[in-house]
This record gives sequence, C-alpha cells and structure tokens, in this order.
Amino acid sequence: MSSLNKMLGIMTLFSDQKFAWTIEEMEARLSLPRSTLYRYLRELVDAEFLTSLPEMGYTLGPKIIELESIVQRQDPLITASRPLMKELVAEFGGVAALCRNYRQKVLCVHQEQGADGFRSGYLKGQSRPLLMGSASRVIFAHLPNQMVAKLFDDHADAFRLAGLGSDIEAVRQSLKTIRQRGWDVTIGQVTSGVTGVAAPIFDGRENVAGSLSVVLRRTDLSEERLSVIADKTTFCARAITRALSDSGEEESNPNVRPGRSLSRLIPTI
Amino acid sequence: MSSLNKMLGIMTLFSDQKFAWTIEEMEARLSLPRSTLYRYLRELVDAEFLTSLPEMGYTLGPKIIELESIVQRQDPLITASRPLMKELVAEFGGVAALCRNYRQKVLCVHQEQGADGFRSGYLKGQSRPLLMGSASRVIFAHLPNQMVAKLFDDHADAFRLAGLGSDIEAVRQSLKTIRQRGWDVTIGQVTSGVTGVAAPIFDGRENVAGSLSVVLRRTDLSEERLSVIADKTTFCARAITRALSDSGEEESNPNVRPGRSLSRLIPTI
DNA sequence: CATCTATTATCGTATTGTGGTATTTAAGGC
DNA sequence: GCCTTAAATACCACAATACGATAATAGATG
Repeated sequence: MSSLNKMLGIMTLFSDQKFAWTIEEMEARLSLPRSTLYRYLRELVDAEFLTSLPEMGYTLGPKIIELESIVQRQDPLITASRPLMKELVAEFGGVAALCRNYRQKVLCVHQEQGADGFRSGYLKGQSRPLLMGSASRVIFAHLPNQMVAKLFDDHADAFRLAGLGSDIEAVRQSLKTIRQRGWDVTIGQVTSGVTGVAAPIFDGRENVAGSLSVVLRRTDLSEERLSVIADKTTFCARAITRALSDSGEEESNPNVRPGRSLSRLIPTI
Repeated sequence: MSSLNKMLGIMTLFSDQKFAWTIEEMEARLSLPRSTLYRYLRELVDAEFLTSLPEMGYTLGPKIIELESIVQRQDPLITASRPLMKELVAEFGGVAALCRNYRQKVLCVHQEQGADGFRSGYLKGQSRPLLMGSASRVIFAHLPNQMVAKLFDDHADAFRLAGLGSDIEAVRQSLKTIRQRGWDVTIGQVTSGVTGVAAPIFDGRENVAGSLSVVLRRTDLSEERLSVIADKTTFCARAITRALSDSGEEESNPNVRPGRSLSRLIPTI
C-alpha cells in the first residue's frame, strides 16, 4: 500500500460516530508507527484538511468547508437545480432532494426544505445504496444494462429484498417499467411514514447524472395528487437536464477538441 | 517537497474561478510528469476526493460533501450555535454568521438567513483576514498579545488601513476597547451598505474559538437599536461559550488523562 | 475496422519515505 | 520559577518505494 493511500486513509476515519481521533487511537486503528503518523498529520494540518484540537485529538479542518462551498457554488448540477427545488418545496412542502450517483452509491448533494418544517432522514452528504428509495431506483433504472447484470450477479438477494425481482429478467422488467413511466415512487422504503417521488436527471447525452426527488411525510397520497407531484418533479428534472446540456456545450473547454460526447457531466463509474 | 505534499497540492487547485482541471492544465501548473500525475489522481479518485468528468477533466468528489456534512452535524461549535442563530435572524432579520479562526484567517463556518432575503457577501466557506469586519476584529481583539505584536510587525500597514492604529500602543488600546465593550461593530468594512455586529465565542478556558455576528443591509442603525442587537448577540455568544465548556467537559475522552486544559475547542495556531 | 485519446502497466534506478530513538516544545501543577 | 508530563518534531542509516520514460491497453468515435 502506497504512502499516499495510507495518508488518505486518515481522512476516512472521521464519521458521525467519531468526530475526533487521538494519536493513540489512529496508531491502533491504522497500525502505523507514531513518527510516520505525525508526518502525515503535519502534512494534512498544513494543508488545512485537518486541525488539531488540544486534548481531543485531530479533526476535520477548514479546507473541507471551503472546498464544499466551492462545490455548492460551482457544480453545474447543483446550481441548475437549486431554484427549481425551491419552487417544488414552495408548492408541495416536505423536502426536495438532489442526488447524484458516484460509482455504486447515490449521494444526496443538496436539499431544500419546505415551510412545514419536515426534515428528511436522508440528509445532504449521506449516501444510500442504489436499490432502495425512489431517488436511488430511478437512477438505477437508467444505468447501462451490463452494470445492472453485474450488480445482480453480485447481490441477487438485495434485489429480492428491494422487490425488484428474483431473476434477472424480472429485474429488467421492473426497471423498464420505471423508465417508461419516467419517474418512481416508494413509500416507507427509506424512512417509514415517508413517501418519495423521484425523476431522473441526464447529462447532454443519454447518461443518468442523478435524480430529483420530493419527499413528504405522508403515506396516503391520492392517485391524482401523486400524479400532480410526479408530473412537476419530472418537469423540473427535465429542465435541469436541459440546463446541463446547454451549459455543457457552451462552457466546454476550447482546449479540448470535441472528440467524444460533449457535456457529459456524469462522473466515470 | 514530499509526494504527500504534491498530492495535496492537487486539491488546492480547485476554486470558484476554476472548478475543473484537465490533465494538461495540471501538468502545466504543477510541473509534474503525466505518469506521476495520473498516479496521484487515481489515488484521489479512488478515495473519492476527486471525480473525473469526461471531456471536462477532474473536479471535487463526493468525499468533500460527505466530510463537510459530518462537520455540520458533529462540530460542537456549529451544533451549539445553530438554534441561537435561527433565533437571531428571526428577531433581527439579515444574516447570522458563525466564524472560526484557523491560524491567521477567519472562516465563516455557518450562516442562517432571515426572512428578508438578504444574503451576506461573506458566504459560508469563505475566509477573511483577521483585521477587517467585526466578525474578524472581535476575534483578533482576544488573541494572545504576542501574536498581535508579531502580526503588527509583519503587516503594520494593514493595521493602519483597518483603522486600528499606526503604532503598537494605539493598536493595543483599540483592541482593549473592543474587549471591554464585549462586542464590535463595523459599517461597510466588508461590504458597503452593510453593518456587522459581532461578539466573541470562547472555549472552556479563556481562548477565543470564534465569533457570532449579525449582518444587516443598513448603515443607519440608531444607538438604541444597535445596543439591542449587540446585547442579544453577546448574550447568544456567551450561551454558546457555556455550551462549549459544558460539552467539552462531559465529552472529554476518558482515555486521555486530564493533564492540561480540557474543553479547549480552539484549534492550535 | 481504423483511429484517436485517456488511462494504466512496466520496470530499472535512486530518490525519498521509513521508523526507531532522542530531543524539543509547551502547558500545568506545585 | 522549576518540575512533570504529553505532544510534536528532528535526526539518520537503511532500503523500500515512488519516480518517470516508454509501451500497452481500453474505450469511444466515425
């Protein structure tokens, strides 16, 4: 294992469960000698990724907050979505969530809260598996076939649990249904008593970039009400898709010859 | 320069001005060979600190958002302040800002907006120098004397520009005045047409941890109004100070023998 | 299928990180 | 002011490991 790897390993220690680590704890967890650990820590503290709290150990530093704020201001997906998400919660209440898929998980990258004070249990910065909850499933339904096949091979039981089917053909059919409808709804799959309605967001080509969802603390939405919410969510998601492909084309770096698809804002998987 | 250092150098490329970097641009900027650069990038992408946007280069990855959300949920300063900041903007409107000093700068780590829709020009995640704006000055006024002296030696002109005095004795007097009043106010020093009122936050002992401020889009506050705002801000800041020292004592890691001061939440400088 | 570009693998070399130990720094207690 | 304790850094011989020019591969494009 490379030293770079080991140093980055320090950054992955921090969690909601453990916000500060002492040298002793890191030494035990990472089984690195003290002097090496101190060397890594000095680098990370100098670069402001960590900061030292006397008597409490080390914790995350100011750089994390600075970089995240750059993402919030500059990420095309987030900046395009924010105003539409405010509209959604103004109309329906609850919470609007913007999710993005990175590799094999779905991360909530932004949220807007409505006036009713409801907070989703799936907060910004938290990630969920690809199969549970409408925000994840609607992304999953648009992933390449071969990736679906591979995931099914590896985690067939998870597919059954999620109610997506017990063989690959049934799964394909479930996903096709979601694709054809253009949106997805799940009730109580992430948090009991909560309904989520989600629509996919695409980049300039046909790749899923993420999903837009509306989350309400209800389980008894009427067919008509659900359809109104789903329509508006889908409409907003399409508007974001359009904004992404437009900005992608005009902002594309002129130093890069347009070889492959432009405006692909989905990270590589 | 160590390889760790060089790798972290990649992370500092990203800014509001440049959100995505291609390999060619990094190569030119960091003057590292391609193969080395790719090796670093692979590590950073694997650890999810970066992500690759095809045709656009590399940009900040999901780990940044995840780590920042941990800070927002777990940092004792932020969690203690949030409810009080909501109260402040509910009463006075404008924006409540929570700042923290790291080394020789002051970083805004949290904000709450009032109903009047005003947004400060000094957003969350952005940092300011120690001398300008009440949120910074009220922190600076409580820093150790020797640090003030050193900074004055290095940047005497900046002190004059900030109106803090042209010799060390005048500066000491200005800072003493701020300390004795218990809060600070500046008008248009950060953004023209904007008034900031700030009070210091301390950790368990006598060290400044940061500042709490109320920012209003006005320049014509009456003496009485100002004093009402300053009183309430100071009151809230003291409440936060109390919360920090309390939590610091009960949460202190039992593995660490209480040798030096407990509950010092100020990062080392 | 041919082509082009982004990314990864290879591998001999010596630079550079390693990790014991000793030392310094800094805070608190007495 | 001095002693104690812990945190953090400096030191340094050794060899592991990162380097980097080059070649190979992957993956999309047309």
